[in-house]
Amino acid sequence: MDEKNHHFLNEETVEDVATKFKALADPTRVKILYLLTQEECSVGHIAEVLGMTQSAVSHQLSYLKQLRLVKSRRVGQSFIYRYDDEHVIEILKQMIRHSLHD
Amino acid sequence: MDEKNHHFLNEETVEDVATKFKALADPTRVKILYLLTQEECSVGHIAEVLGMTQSAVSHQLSYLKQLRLVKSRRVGQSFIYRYDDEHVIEILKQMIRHSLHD
DNA sequence: TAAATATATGAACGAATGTTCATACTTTGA
DNA sequence: TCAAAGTATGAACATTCGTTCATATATTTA
Repeated sequence: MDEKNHHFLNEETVEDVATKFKALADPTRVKILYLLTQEECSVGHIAEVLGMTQSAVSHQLSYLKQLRLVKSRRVGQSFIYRYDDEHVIEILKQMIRHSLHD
Repeated sequence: MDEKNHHFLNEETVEDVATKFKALADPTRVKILYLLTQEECSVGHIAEVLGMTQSAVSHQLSYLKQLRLVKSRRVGQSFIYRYDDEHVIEILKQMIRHSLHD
């Protein structure tokens, strides 16, 4: 029986952390977000660069937008997306460095 | 048409990054790993503290072990688990801080 | 205003996920 | 060596996920 004192996270925090990591837990979303670290992009540009359908990219962007990890603005017929959470982007970059370094 | 030069990640790196984030993308695993940041734990202790079945905890620990995020040693009838990837743990702590701070 | 372009969205589908249940494996103590 | 304790594991199940397809919405241009 361990008598040490533990620090516990409340359920809300745990859910929020897991939800944010889930946003980063898919190859497509990693590619999209990494692309957005380098430049703002339209949906069509992302689809072309990543070799995906417009629909698939749009669905993923909606998902990321709902989590406030990206935001968009209209420019003519296009929507230009950019990342909207510096901290999460920094964490993504860190994990990439980690993966490249071992 | 954008003429900027992009930096691309190779597919292997993208998959590895997404796989590691996936390990952090579940509330149960967040709780387990966060507990392991504070002390080494047996399977039964984790199950008791988190209010989960022994089987569910064991399955998740197998999953984390296969990714080399935790490792175990036998002590009598028990197996004691600890984390085995400092970088990933640091990233987990960062995300927790991020969630707590806004 | 009609056609073209860019994006969003809902339904549907197969694949992956997390838990439970039952049971097997391993070590310890009588 | 037999029973108990701790853990691992495989099958099954409901749920979630990511993509595709078809179509709707909104803006620009002729």
